[in-house]
Amino acid sequence: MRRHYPIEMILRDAFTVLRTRSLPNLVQEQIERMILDGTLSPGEPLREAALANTLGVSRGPVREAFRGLEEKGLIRVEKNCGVQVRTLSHIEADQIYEVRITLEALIGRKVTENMTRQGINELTAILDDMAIAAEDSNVHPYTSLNLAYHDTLARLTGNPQLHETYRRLVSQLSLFRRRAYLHDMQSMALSLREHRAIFQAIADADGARASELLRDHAEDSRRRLHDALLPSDVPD
Amino acid sequence: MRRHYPIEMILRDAFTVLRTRSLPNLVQEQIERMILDGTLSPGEPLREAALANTLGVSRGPVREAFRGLEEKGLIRVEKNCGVQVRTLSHIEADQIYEVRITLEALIGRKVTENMTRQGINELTAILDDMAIAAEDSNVHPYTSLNLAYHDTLARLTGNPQLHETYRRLVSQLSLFRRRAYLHDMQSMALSLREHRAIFQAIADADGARASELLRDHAEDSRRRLHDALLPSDVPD
DNA sequence: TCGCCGAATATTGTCAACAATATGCAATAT
DNA sequence: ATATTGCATATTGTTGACAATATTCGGCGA
Repeated sequence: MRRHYPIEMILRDAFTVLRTRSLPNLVQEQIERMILDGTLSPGEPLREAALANTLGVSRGPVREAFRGLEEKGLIRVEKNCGVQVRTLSHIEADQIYEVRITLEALIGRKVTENMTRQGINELTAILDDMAIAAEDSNVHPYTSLNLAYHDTLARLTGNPQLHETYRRLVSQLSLFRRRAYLHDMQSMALSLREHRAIFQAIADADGARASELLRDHAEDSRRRLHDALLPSDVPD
Repeated sequence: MRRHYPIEMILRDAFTVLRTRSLPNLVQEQIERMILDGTLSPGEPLREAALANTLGVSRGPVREAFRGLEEKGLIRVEKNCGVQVRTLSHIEADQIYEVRITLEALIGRKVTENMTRQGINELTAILDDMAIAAEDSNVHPYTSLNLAYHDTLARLTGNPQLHETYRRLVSQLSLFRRRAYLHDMQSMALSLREHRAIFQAIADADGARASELLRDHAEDSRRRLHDALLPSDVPD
């Protein structure tokens, strides 16, 4: 993907990395990635020394990273007993959805108010990729693009606080062991249609409709959470 | 305020403290308190060594506390340049208000659905204290009670995620140097009436009205933020 | 055989020393 | 006189060692 960049830009990047990225920061991001992509499963214990060895750093930075992740709600720290990847009960997941649904409605309104040409292009690109993934029934890429689409919407509201609040909730939701909701081509096609409808409402500057569609979309997700859970009442 | 408690309860408390509170935790809470009550002002630099000395601990726990506070959005950490209490621009404060207003509406609806006898009592007690503070024109106690009232509403929704999300935003808002909004007896009296109206709607199980009143109440705050800011355009 | 106690081990909590980087100040050169 | 360079100091970044606590496992007694 990366094309040739002028040397100054590369240097500026390297400079920025050295300037802002400290060991605790990198460690935190790395652990967060491993949690969100499932390398580390909810409930799994995290040992300071082991992680420090794996990442080639001392325990200090790892401990600092833990504090950040705890505040982010991604891990659970119990004094003298170690830390685990946080497990999310279906009740907690449902409670998060309740907040998320409200935020989606706000996002729909604000992103429409704030939409730019650049934003339209970004969303179009994501939708195109989603179409390809849906066509090929590639579940994992589709799921990633789905997350990217909604995250992009939150960002394009132009309200970083809203974006951050939204991200926080979504990242915690990923702790809930997700039975593959979108597993067949039909559900992906349906999902794609919904995302296109949302895009259309935004492009038409119809904030009320975008808001409504996004809220409904999130409510569907919440309903799928219930449906996937209630029948199979055996956890694990 | 504290009354006599049975010895078992005290012991259990002490046990709980030792069990769950680690040094980094206590340090973080202490610094957070100092930030929220204004002992540490926005923009003020925080020196690891100095804080460690003051609190009688080593720099390690202080650094860990910093990570947590950074994730909470209360401080700003710049590599090799130290950490400051975060400053909130009026733009950021406004953006936070936008999210908060939406959450207040949700809180109004949920707290009404979820209200209990115990909750009614808690709110009544706070309102009574507010009335006394307003009567005496005691600004500081009134402000605290105001915060407590809204925080209690968020808690009584029975949705900890909603409560936590709300708290996060409110605590960041306290970073915005607050020109004393409620300075005279009239505005306190008005505020008290609004809080009583919200309570009444909840007690009447009128969720829609509680939601509307809370949203309006937050929108008023946001408007006061603008009004207090635009005339005096000179920052500091 | 089952349950309890205690030592050994592993893991986390805390600290102080060392390294790297930034800041402030003084001296020098233009 | 001003700007720049180099040094001294202060502050943060990282590490490894030591202390405290939990967990595990083997032995002992009922």
